[in-house]
Amino acid sequence: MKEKYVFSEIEPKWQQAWAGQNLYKVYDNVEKPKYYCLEMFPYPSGNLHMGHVRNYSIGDVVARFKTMQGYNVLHPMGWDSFGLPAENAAIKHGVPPEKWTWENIDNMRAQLKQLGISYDWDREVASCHPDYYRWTQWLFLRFYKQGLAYKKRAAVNWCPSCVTVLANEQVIDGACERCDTAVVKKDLEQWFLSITKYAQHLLDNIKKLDGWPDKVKIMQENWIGRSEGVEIDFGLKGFEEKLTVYTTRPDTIFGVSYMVLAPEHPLVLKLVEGTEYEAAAKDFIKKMLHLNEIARTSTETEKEGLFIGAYAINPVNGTEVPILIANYVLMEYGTGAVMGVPAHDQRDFEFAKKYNLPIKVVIQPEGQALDAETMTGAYEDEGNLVNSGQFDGLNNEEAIRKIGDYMEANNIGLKRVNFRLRDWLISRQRYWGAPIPIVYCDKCGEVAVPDEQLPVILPSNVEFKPFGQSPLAECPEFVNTTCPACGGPARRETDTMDTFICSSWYYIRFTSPQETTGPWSKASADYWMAVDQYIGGVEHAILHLLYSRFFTKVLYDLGLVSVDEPFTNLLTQGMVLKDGSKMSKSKGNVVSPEEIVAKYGADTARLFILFAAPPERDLEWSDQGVEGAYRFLNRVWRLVGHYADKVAGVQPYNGSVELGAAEKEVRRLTHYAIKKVSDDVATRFNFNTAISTIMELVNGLYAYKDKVDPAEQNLAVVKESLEYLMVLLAPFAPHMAEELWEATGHQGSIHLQKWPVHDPAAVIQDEVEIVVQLNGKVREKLVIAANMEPKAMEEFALGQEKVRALLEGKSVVKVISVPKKLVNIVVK
RNA sequence: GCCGAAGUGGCGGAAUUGGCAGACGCACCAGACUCAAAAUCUGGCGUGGUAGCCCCACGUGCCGGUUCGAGUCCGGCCUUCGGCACCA
Repeated sequence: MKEKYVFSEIEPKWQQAWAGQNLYKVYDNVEKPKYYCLEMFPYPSGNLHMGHVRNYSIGDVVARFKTMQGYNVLHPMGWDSFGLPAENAAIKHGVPPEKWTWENIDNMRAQLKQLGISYDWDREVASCHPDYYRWTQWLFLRFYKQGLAYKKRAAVNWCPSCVTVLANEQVIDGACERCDTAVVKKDLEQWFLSITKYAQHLLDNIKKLDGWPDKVKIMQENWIGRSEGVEIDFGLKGFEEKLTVYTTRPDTIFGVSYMVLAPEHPLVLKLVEGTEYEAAAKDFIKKMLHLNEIARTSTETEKEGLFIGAYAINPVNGTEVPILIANYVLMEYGTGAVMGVPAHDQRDFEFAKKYNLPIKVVIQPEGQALDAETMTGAYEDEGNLVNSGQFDGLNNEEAIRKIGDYMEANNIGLKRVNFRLRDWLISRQRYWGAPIPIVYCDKCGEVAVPDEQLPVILPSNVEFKPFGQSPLAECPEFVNTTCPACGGPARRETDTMDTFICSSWYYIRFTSPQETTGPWSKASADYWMAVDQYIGGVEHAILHLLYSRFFTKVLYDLGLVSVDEPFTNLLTQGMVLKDGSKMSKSKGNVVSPEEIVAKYGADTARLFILFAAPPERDLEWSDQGVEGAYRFLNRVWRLVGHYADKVAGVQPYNGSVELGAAEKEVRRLTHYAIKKVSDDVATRFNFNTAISTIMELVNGLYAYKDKVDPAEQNLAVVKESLEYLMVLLAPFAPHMAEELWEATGHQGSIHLQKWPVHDPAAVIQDEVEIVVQLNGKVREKLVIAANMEPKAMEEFALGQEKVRALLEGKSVVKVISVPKKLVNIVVK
């Protein structure tokens, strides 16, 4: 074995060997328990960044560990390869998106291979490949046929910089999540998926996601945003129509002193038509429509309203109240109209004060008298109803139910559940995505492309410049087609699908990526799904993870899969930071994985990144920390090198000989490490403490090597320890472990070794150190037999000379004795 | 504003069930090896007092509580980060 650790020879050697042996190829095998370990597949930007290295290093430890534990492990990788950057690069550099994307994929694949991750590369998929998006289109058509994909005209989010619409989930603080440009509203006809039909189901099932972080579950719950309330019909003075509002507080119905409509509300123009208010109202609406989302709806924005000269009639008492339009009412939520109850809603209160609208108290808190004249804010808490006719005196919680019942019975209102979640806008006016497989025929209207005509191929001879419509619209060869129904001339839909559609089902495709008769083989999907461990960034908490859950539920209802949740366990890893902030080109704090791998090797890069912090937490990059990881691996190399020849013919210790203290300590460290690493990896994902335990083992072995006379050293014990050391290290530093395994005369890959089980007897200590406390303060340390009873410990401690001296002149109140830990003497 | 997470040495972090706070690593200091340096090995390393390896006090964001005993549990704050943000 070489004296020096030359990672640059070892790593390529084993990467080639593993590929040559198909070491990581996996088959459906019902004989073995399956384990599906998946990391979120990347967008092929061209280069791996440290976040990827972290993500895939974590996944690789899990996959290798589970393999060694005897599971049949599916660990695939692919490319989320549709999307805007490819198109932007095409525009900027004149390279076709397809070429750009495939070159990036080639580059990143090579980088991933350099990291030595245990992927079954035969399962690689790319969502931009026709063999893949054919099935994306096929799945879209299943949704379409179920009435879950539909086209409608709506005020949608438009990013002027990306020149396309965006889903609600892609708008962050009123700006485009990709480019940060302020989003504007546009009235367009767009394709949607009916995720709201699954809102309740998606919400209910969150309870079943025991293996998910609470943080993510809460974020999804909030995003779905369920609320229970009543839709109430108000009359309109001088009009036949009803004005419907949605409220969660029907108990305050007698306190309504005005109504507010969203400026876009369809009734507004009707109410003002031909009145003196018409011009002002139209001006106001125009102004609102020109404001962007943030300016319009931020809590910081001052509430602004306008009386439109009309009156609504309260159905419970016939009171007439003025109708206004205001910026703070959203057309997209509820009915686009709200009742104003200033005494019991803070927003209404502020609005009423500003516009001098009456305030009417209808809920009185226990033992307190609210006065509309002197209130400085709304009272939103519990109380009893007043000024509410027949409902006076009821507790308001009870009144919410009773008034709701009353309204339903009298046909003036309907109890209703509302969700904050909106339907998923999936069409994009851009080129590099999966075409929506629909054609428009003058005779037959909207027609689905038949399955056998899929895929609808994305043409390559297209001018990519975005101009507000899909570039596909400018490609007559694409647009002009024949109607599948009547054979007459027809036009293709030119919008493409949101890339989140592609990533909503890739994890099922991985179970049978070469399947040609369907999106997957049902048998394979049944065998592998659900994903046992999913790993990725928390930034996908809502978008990708909610969409994937939605997809899985629909596919389950269609009988295409047998699980209704895709990911059993979820690990959300933290960001990789440098100098306290996220690595970015603009900050100039980027550390390139390629450079680190070139300088220290993949094993060092992986080890550092796993050691520096637990996976959920953000990780501060440290060049010196990398040096430390490298130093450790060299230390392991030299240790094994030192003993390699000495233990060559020796049988590992098998328990037949009684050992001395030093040898017992080596065995204790060894078996403790097995126990600790197994536990840390299997149940806690605390790779940092797992690695530190391996370091302690190595330190212990060095102590033995250097402090025990070489002639006295028990090589059987050393051999046992070294073998386990290599095995424990295998998931973290796979190349080095494999090289050492071979160099110490083993046949077969270390990665196919059985994960060891610790010997409990070796871990038990005969003697332990305990502390003696006086009123909780440590006063003495004693070494005692580990199995000493509490009573004996107490007597032993009290018998110590030093303890007796400390007790001089004090009286013992009580003694607490905890085996193997401490004796606490309480004195006065 | 609401929801959530986190605050521990010079730094990253550990302490899994309430039981010696600071494992492991980095940085730093000292020593060994060396002509010297690098590498390596050994030892030290929370703060303050005192000081010959003894001992004492203080110490896990702040204030209070429960307990023989609190980084850990409870109540109230502060700060940072993440999510949502006029959702009626």
